[in-house]
Amino acid sequence: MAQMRIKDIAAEAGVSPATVSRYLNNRPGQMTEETRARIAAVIERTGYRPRAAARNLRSSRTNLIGVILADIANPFSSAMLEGLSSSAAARGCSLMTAISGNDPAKEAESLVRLIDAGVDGLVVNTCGGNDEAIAAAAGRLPVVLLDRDVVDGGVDLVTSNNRELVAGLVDALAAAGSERLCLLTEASDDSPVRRERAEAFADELSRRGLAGEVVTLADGGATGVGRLDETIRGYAGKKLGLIAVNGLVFLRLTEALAQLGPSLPAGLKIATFDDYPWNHVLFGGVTTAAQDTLTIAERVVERLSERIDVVTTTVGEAAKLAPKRIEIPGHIEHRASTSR
Amino acid sequence: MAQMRIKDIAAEAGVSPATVSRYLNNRPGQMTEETRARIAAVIERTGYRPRAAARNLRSSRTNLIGVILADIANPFSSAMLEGLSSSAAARGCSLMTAISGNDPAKEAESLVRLIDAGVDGLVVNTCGGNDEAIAAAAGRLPVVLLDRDVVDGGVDLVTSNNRELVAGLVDALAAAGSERLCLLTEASDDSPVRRERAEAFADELSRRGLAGEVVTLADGGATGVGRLDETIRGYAGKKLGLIAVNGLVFLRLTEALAQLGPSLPAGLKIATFDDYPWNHVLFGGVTTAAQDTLTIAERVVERLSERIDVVTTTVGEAAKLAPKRIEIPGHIEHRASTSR
DNA sequence: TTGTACGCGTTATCAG
DNA sequence: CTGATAACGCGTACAA
Repeated sequence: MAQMRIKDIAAEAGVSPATVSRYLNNRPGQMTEETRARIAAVIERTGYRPRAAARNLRSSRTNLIGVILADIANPFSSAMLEGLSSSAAARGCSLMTAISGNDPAKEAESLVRLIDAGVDGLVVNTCGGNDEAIAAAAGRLPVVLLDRDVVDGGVDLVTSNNRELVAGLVDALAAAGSERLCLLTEASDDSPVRRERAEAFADELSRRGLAGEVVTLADGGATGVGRLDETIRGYAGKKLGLIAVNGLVFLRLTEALAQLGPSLPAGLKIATFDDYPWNHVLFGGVTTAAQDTLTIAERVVERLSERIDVVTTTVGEAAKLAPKRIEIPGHIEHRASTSR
Repeated sequence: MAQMRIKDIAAEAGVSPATVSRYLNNRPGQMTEETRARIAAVIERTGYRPRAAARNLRSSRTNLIGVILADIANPFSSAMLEGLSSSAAARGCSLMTAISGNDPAKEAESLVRLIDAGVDGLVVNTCGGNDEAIAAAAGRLPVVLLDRDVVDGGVDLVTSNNRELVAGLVDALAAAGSERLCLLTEASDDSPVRRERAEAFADELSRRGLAGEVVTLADGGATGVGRLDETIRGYAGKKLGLIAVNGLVFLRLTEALAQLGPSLPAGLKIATFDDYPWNHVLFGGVTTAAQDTLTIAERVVERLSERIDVVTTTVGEAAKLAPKRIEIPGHIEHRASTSR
């Protein structure tokens, strides 16, 4: 027999297909231990596997979770993917992934492709520019936003406690003696995350009466490095503290500083977001605001599952879950770059 | 109407479901431009989307490609995923991904889960330990191995030209004046890739009559670093050249060297595999053997598509494609670490 | 060129 | 506790 069907198993076990189906889904209406054993034996012996397409058609449930990632080159995203993958697998779900590469058009295309493929729910780490489409999608199936919000609101979001993390980095720099603080950002990055961190930074400065500013690097390496260099020189001798708003900016900062010499200019302190593997190597260790990617991933899948269960269980439009914002606390890794 | 079916579209357009189906799959037997337009209009107006589960059931084709990745933390893997994602999307396919995290048990589990989910084919970047299972899978559906081979052979493999890349790095070090060469590897990494690079390294040495050896770092940071330190000291003053067999080893090397000082000890030259973003920053730039991840990804999907088409088209056991080994040339990025 | 009718493999309903 | 039967939505011979 080329491909076993549930009917064949039933025949071999001397029961009806319905019973085998009940066995496969361990449904209420306990069956005799004897029938159960007979069915189990036949399935074991034949290596039968139910056809997913048929189940999907009948149950309109696929156990597939769609994931759209903005930038997989960012270690935050890859860590997230690993976390999502294992959390989903633990629930018997598989991941359908799409990488937008920060291209809104690709993101939009992925959105429809994944939905068309029949995913039960969607995890979106948006690159922006598709807020309406995402909100619309959230109206049709469970959607949980990852790290980056959409303007509309109304969609679940799981993110880090960015404000506290900013405060933690400011603390570290202040404790290391920095008198003047800069938050380094990139012009091309206008994500809500960057904005939130920038706002929190400004708040922290005014709350403590510290001097400082947000420095936006122009795009394209050279200009950015020049701008940075200028900033550092401008503050020379003033006990400057620098915070890179994300790992990419930190890398550009490192490049710029490398031109000034292998170690940090006297009195310059540094801290950054995103715990990249090289953070504990460069400059003898860089103080870092690390996000708890594993917990974030777990909560994302958990929340999505809740929504999926509601959709599956509920008949009409009853019991709509209210949109929820979930903040997962990260922590500060104190390293040599902010030691006194 | 809650959910449109092909029958509803047909009714609205005043044609039969079969015609709409033909339209959706642009099948032979061209239809009148007029009917085509009428159907298109109705679909456009209603926003109808065919149900994937039903098509899958009928056609036993899902347009899904399963991807199993050993280590997503490795930038090689994330770059690969992005490449696979876009190559697949270009062919109208989606990716079902699983991350094994170098755990053979998880890899085995992913294998069955993805196959059960009905993927048309499988891309496997194996962590080892499942050679039989993978070979068995390759007998049941199209499988293309990514970067890492299985012992059995008999399965398609797409990889880099590791031997030439090793030769290129040896060239670079020799040209920089290194008289004695070490290839740094990790004990825990016993992948075919590492072995291939180690063999090529030995061959290159003997071919050129150069002195050198393969140094295996013990696992666990401290011991490894100690061993490394020892090696470097042992060769002190002998114009040593170091090749890190992959990005992780290079990072550990960097740590060890950081303890000796911020710049390279006099006469020490370095080169590494894997073009991580920090490679052009550390030590003023590290000469790197970079793999062409985009091309690799494209060829993987292309090859997999070939196999899928054969399976779909062919009736019996005819026209089995012979297993193929595809090597994609990478290139050497010459940087400051191997300058004279 | 178009329509009719059947079956893909599974699950839900209902009766026994 | 178990079995018969009817869908789920679509593709495709075959007939017209």
